[in-house]
Amino acid sequence: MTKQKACVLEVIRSDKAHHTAEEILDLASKQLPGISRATVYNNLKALEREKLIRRITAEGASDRYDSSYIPHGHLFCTECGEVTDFEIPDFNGLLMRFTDGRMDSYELKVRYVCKRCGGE
Amino acid sequence: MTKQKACVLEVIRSDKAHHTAEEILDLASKQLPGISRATVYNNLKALEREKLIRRITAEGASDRYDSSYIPHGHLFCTECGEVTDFEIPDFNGLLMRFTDGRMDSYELKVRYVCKRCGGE
DNA sequence: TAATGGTTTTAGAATGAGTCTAAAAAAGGA
DNA sequence: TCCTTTTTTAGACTCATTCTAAAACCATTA
Repeated sequence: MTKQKACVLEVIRSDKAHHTAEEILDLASKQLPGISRATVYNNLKALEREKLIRRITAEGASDRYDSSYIPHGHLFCTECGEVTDFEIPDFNGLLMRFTDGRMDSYELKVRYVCKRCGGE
Repeated sequence: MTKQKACVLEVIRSDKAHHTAEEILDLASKQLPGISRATVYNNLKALEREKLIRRITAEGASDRYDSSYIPHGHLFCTECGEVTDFEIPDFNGLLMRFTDGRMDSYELKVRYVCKRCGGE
């Protein structure tokens, strides 16, 4: 693994935020000044292909990247764009019942207004 | 409702395919030659805001538009590619509990192997 | 019928996330 | 070392979508 690729992976793993490619470029630049935008994009694609990270596509916004490949729900704040993980207890089991045990994986996106934006 | 807007809505409702904006422009142009791209986009936004249609974001592809605004799950067979609608009883209520009633909508995609492909 | 003001449409320019290109650099082997 | 493959890089490019500003449209009142 090249140092650029390791750096991109480390940035994604180093906090639980779901960063955009641009944010990852900024953060990676602090450790490897001069790392190029194309390299970040190349490595994000490669890491996704290797199932080390997961890409999250959101409506009308840049893609974000998740350090966990294990499926779980994502809450998208429609005001500030923040993405938060959430877990529905035994959701896997629930979906397995709907698919007679033949589920492979799932993707659950919930659009909402987060506490901060909701004025609470 | 202007004739352009009505036309865009009619195109979306006239078949159950999930068209892209570009396809909608092409189809609308047959009824209203000269309708502009900006008008199609403007009206797609307006119709979505009015909850008459729903935008669907797919990874690495143009957005598509659904004539049904009501959220529901989609089962994607990884073998044959067939897509089936499904409904989890009171899923809305479940998600509302997770978002303190601030949910706007959800998108649930489940990858699985359908009965036919599963050899049952 | 004309003037008014608000809304919608239009063509084309602008934006911006992401991709591509081709050359340079780095890595890996024999 | 020399040769080949992979990765990186800067910047050009693409393409879906948005923006802009002028023109067209529409309803209402005079």
